Amino acid sequence: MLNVGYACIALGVPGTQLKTCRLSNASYNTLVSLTAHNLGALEAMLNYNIREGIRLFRISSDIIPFASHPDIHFPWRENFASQFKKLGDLIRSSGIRVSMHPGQYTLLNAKDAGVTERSIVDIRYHASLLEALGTDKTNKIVLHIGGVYGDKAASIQRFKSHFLELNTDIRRRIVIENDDRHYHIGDVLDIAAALGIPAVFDNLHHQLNRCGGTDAYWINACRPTWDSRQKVHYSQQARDKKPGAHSDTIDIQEFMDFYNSLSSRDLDIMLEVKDKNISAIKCMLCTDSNKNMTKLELE
DNA sequence: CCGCGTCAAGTTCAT
DNA sequence: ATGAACTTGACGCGG
Repeated sequence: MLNVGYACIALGVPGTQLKTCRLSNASYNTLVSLTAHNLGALEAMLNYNIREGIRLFRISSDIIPFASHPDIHFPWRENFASQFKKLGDLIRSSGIRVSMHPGQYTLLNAKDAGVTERSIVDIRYHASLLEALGTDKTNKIVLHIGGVYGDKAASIQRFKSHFLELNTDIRRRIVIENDDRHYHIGDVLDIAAALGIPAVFDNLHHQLNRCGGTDAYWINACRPTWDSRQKVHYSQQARDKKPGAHSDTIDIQEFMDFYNSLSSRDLDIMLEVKDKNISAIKCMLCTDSNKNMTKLELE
């Protein structure tokens, strides 16, 4: 069965807007109130997903403001334990698969020990949030490999050794994705094989940072790395914008060409597109993934 | 109250 | 060597 999902925010749904603040205003009381608000917004997004039959969703890293900032120590997990339990029950009972994706400044393979340490703290925060929600290890954290630092082989080696320093519970959540500049899907698959972790194929990154082969070829190549339902990232180039810029909406013809090229439709497709849930629903309607079984599977 | 400059993070690339 | 870009909306200050 095909699942289509979207990332972090739901457009046009009341009560789902996340809030944040400037570091200079991040007092204890501000953090408590923003976190309470954001957990309510997350609940509204989950309920919306349930209403619409959306079973794949990326939780924003910004749910807990400055959660992994070195100067801020706010016991969010303890303070909101009952709220996390409620949200976790909602996720599990509805069968929504969630994920998280740390930002561009989280670099597990950094040369600087301080940068690496802060990145590990950030990865721990993401894992902790998924744990607080009581989700199992099929609910993943997506990482890129990171920087090159003038020596790709050494930087890949640093990624591997820093990864192996993480504890097992965190390692089992990590999946790695090709990026649009430095580490193409071939690199990522090699690293994934060496570490025994899943590889996420991103079609737009592959378009910008190629290593031969069609989307379908590489999706098939990534498939055996998964310990659970395979997931890919799908996006389209925004016309008239810089290479890599995500489109405002999904061009459905282009999406259907991609969909029809797949060898297997037993797949989770995370859309990265500006109109978020709108395009997710559009793609679901066009692929019958809003039903329990596709026509293909019924034949 | 509105408008717009600025924002926590690190690497890479352009100037 | 210095600074913008990345990606982005929203915060929040100044007028």
